[in-house]
Amino acid sequence: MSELKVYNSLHRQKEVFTSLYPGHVGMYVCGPTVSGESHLGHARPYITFDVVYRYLQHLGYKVRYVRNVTDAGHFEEEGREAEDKIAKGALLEKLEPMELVQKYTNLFHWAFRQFNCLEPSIEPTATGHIVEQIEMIKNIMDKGYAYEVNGSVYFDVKKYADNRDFPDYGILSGRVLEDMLETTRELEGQDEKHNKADFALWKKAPPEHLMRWPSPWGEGFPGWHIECSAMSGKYLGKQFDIHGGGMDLQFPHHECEIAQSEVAHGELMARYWMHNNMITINGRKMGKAYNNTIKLTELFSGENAVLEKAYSPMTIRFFVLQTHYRSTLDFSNEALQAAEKGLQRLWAAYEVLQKLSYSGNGLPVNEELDKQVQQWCRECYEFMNDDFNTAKVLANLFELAPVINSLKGGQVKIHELSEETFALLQKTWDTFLLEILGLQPQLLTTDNSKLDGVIQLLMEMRKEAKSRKDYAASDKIRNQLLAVGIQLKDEKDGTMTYTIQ
RNA sequence: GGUUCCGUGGCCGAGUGGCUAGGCAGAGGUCUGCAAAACCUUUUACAGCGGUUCGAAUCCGCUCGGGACCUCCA
Repeated sequence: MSELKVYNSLHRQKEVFTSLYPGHVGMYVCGPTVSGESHLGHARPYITFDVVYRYLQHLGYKVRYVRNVTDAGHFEEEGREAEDKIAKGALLEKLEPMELVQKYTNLFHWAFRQFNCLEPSIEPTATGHIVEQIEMIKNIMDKGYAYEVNGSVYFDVKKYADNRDFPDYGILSGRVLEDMLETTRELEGQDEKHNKADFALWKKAPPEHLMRWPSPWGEGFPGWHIECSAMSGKYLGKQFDIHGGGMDLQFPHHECEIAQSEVAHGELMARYWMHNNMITINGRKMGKAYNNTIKLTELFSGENAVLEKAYSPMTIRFFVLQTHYRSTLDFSNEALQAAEKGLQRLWAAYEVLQKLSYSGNGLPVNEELDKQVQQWCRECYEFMNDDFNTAKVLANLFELAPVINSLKGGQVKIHELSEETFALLQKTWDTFLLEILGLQPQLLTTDNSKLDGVIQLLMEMRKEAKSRKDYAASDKIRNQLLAVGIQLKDEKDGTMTYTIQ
C-alpha cells in the first residue's frame, strides 16, 4: 500500500507523513469561537479533520485529537476601543458571558453530533487555561521577546524575526516582515506596540470588560493567539504532528502561534500544517462580515431566505466530502440538492450490498469485472493516502454502485465475482463509507419497528389491490406514502421494499 | 498596494504531460398495469493568446476575470 501523503502548508507541497512518536499522532485543530451560532462555514474544517482523525485511526495510529473552544473574548479591531465580543453579546442578550458561551458551545456540540463527527480526545477551553497562558507569557517575557505597556503584554515580532535561530516570521503565510513594517509606519499613532506587526499576548481589561482575570500585569484577558500555543503545548507537547484549521487562520493566527511557541519551547510547534479552504456563497466567503452566513440550525430546518428547502446533516457532510478539502466549495441550492440525490443513491446501494450474500456454485468468474471491482476497491486507499482525496473515494464508490445494483437486479450474477472480491467489496463500503467518511443513515426520531409494521401492512394492502387490478387503490397507497416521504419500490420478483427520506 | 490561490461541459466538482473521473440535470432504450427505483447507451469541457514538447486541462510567459489573507474570522 502507498504511504500517506499530506499537503503541508509550511512547505507548500505534499509530504510523506511520519509521526513523531511511532504509532502515535498528536493533532491540534483550531476550534470554534463560541460567541455565536455555528454556520455552514464551520462545517468544513470539523468534517474535514474528522475524516483525517478517522483515517489516521484506521491506519492504526493512536491519535490524540485536541480541539479547543475559544470562550474568552477577543477585541474587535485595531484603533478602536477594546471590546469583548462575548461580553458585548451578553449585554444585549442579558446573559452572563459564561452562560452565553455555554449555550453556543452546547449548540456547537449538538450540530456536530448531527454531522456524525467524532468527539475530540480533549476539548480544552481558553477560560479553563488562563494559568497556563499566563505562565507561557511569563516564559516569553523572561526570554526577552515580549514587553509590557500599561498592563498589556506584546510579542516583539521584530526581535523574533532578527534571531536567525528561529524560523522566519512568515514561514507559514509567505509574508515578508519588512513589507508589513513599512506599510504601517505612517499609520503608527499612539499605539502601545513598538511595531504594528507586534501582537498582544495579554490585554489589559477596560472597566466595562466583563471577562477578566488577575495577572502579574493587572486585570485583563489573554491575547488572540496564546491559547492555542498554551493548550497544544500542554496536551500534545512542545512539538506535535498535525496542526489544522481554516485557511483564513494561516495569517496572523497560526503565524503568531509558531512564533510564540518557538520562543517558549525552542521547537517548531507542529510538523505538518493543514488548512482547509472556505465555503463560498455566490463566490464570496461565508462570514459574518459579509452578512451571508447560513446557520446550521437554519440549514437543518430550511429557515433561511436563500434556502429552497431543509438539508440534512448527512447531505451537508457528503457535500463537503465530495470536494477536496483544499478547494473552495461553492454553496447553492442546486449543488446541495444534487448532493442529496447522490447520497441517496449511494446509500441505497450500500443497503443492497448489505443484504447480498455470496454463493458461487462453482460457476465461472467474470475475470474482467472481477479485476475492475478489485481495482476500484483498492484505489480507495490510494486516494485517501493522496492528501485525503475523499472526492475520488466517493467517485469510486459511485463506480461500484451499478455493479451492486446489478447483482440485485440480475444483470450481473454473483458468481461473476470471486468470493474474495465480493468480501472485499463489502469490506470496502463498510470501511470507507461508514468508518472513514463517517456517513450514516438518517436516524429516524420515531419508533422504527412500529412504523415498519404500519408500512408492511400498507404494502400488503397494495399487493392485494394490484392482484385484483384495482390500480386506483394501489396507486393511492403508493402516492400518498410518497407524499409523506416514504417511497415504495416494486421489485422484479414481485416483492416490495420501501425507503424513508 | 503586498502575499497567495483559482478560472474545467447546463450546474457542482476530480484531475499536475499521453489512457472515459464522478455526481446532478438532459436525451434515448430495457424493465413495469402505470410510475418510481434500477440497468444500458448518450450530447456539450478544460478563460484567451503565445511558447516548450512527438504530445498540455496539466509546464512556462502574457492578457482578461474572480477569490482569500494583510491583526474578529472555519
